[in-house]
Amino acid sequence: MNSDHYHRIWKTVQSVPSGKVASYGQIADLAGLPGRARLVGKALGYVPDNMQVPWYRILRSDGKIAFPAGSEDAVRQIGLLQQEDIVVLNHRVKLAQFQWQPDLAELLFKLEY
DNA sequence: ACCTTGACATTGG
DNA sequence: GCCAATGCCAAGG
Repeated sequence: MNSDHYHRIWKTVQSVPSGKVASYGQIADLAGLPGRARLVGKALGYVPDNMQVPWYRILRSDGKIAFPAGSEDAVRQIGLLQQEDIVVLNHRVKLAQFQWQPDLAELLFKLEY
C-alpha cells in the first residue's frame, strides 16, 4: 500500500467545494493517479478521524451513489448531499448541474507535486 | 507468485 | 436507462 497516494487523494477531495460533486476517476486524475479510480474509493474508506474530508461529494462517473441503494451508507451520504442543496433523485445526482470544474487555483494545487 | 476483491470506468446491446 | 462484459490496479490472503 502507498500512504503517499492516499494522502494526495484525501487532499484532492478536500478541494471539492460545498455544493459541488466529483467522480472517483476525476479525483484520481487530479491527484496525479490516472486510471486508479478504485484506489480513490479505497482511500475514502480509510480517512483519518482527525482529517476533515468531504467523502460524500464523490460519485460514480454517471452521477450515481456508489453504495447500494437503501444501504445505511447510501442514506447517510444522500442526507449530507441534500444539506448542501444537491438534488439526489433515483439514487443519482445530475452531474450537468453539480459537477465540480477545477479552476486555476486547483491547477496550482496540482503543480505542487 | 497466484487468486480474489472492490465506495470504478467504458462500451455495446 | 439498465445490464453484462472488459479493463483496470492496489491490497490482502
